[in-house]
Amino acid sequence: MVNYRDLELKPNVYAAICPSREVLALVGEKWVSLVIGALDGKTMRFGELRRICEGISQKMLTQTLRKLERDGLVSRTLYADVLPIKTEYRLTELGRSLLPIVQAAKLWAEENLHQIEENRVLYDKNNQ
Amino acid sequence: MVNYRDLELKPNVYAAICPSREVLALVGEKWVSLVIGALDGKTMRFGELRRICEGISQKMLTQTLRKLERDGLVSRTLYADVLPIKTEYRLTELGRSLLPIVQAAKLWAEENLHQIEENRVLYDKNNQ
DNA sequence: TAAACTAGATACCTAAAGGTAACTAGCATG
DNA sequence: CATGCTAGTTACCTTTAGGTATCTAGTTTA
Repeated sequence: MVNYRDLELKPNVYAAICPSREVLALVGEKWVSLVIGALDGKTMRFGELRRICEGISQKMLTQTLRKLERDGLVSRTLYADVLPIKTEYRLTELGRSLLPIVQAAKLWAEENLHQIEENRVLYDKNNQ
Repeated sequence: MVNYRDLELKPNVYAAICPSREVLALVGEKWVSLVIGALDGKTMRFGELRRICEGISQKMLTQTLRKLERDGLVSRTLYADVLPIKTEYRLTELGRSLLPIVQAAKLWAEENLHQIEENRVLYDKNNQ
């Protein structure tokens, strides 16, 4: 397995082979921003996250959480001794460092949605 | 066509039916951040953008630019009188308002790539 | 005893994102 | 006369993201 670091190149999203592009794409995955935003400042259980992210399926929540755990953005603690079994998810330091970006993107989307919808109507009218 | 505005609801990315989710996903589309970042502070021609975004195909660049134009993030000026024909792309005010987020995400990806790669190796080692 | 909670795994399928390659069309360069 | 630049369009194909539905397994509640 070749690590990008071994090439001793500075990561650059514009470079065709740079894996930082994939990291950039992470933010845009359907449920990633919502899950990270939901974990802002608090630990959450699987079921809580599921209720908050309206429309997410069990499969996608598990998949999203595993991916974030693998990347080190989220940590998972399993309480198997206490029954019923309980898992707690929280942001790691790395995960928290992504919070400002996720929250800014979320806010931008909410604030500019109407303008964008109007732009689309106008564009479609002018281009048949 | 029903506009989300007509429902008089506050946009909220956590709501199942809110189109702001789609706007949030925009940032994560493969070429969107790269194109917007490339247009930071300068107008660019089609060919220049193509050279800067390494690996982008003509089709994807056209598609990405049209989408951004439709949403009102990028404006396109066609100089048909001057030959060879020339098009110029620049950010609109709305497009510029997205710059801080795009740049922050790009920087975060570049800065944290190595850490994430290490986390993955560690995770995979501990989970077979 | 049956339903509903906890937290998943897994198989299957579809829709969409994205890539490749070929085509247009006019002009410039060697 | 051929190659290459400008800026695209279009058809076709593959990959992957995401969704649905069903299964496990144990506990709690009515």
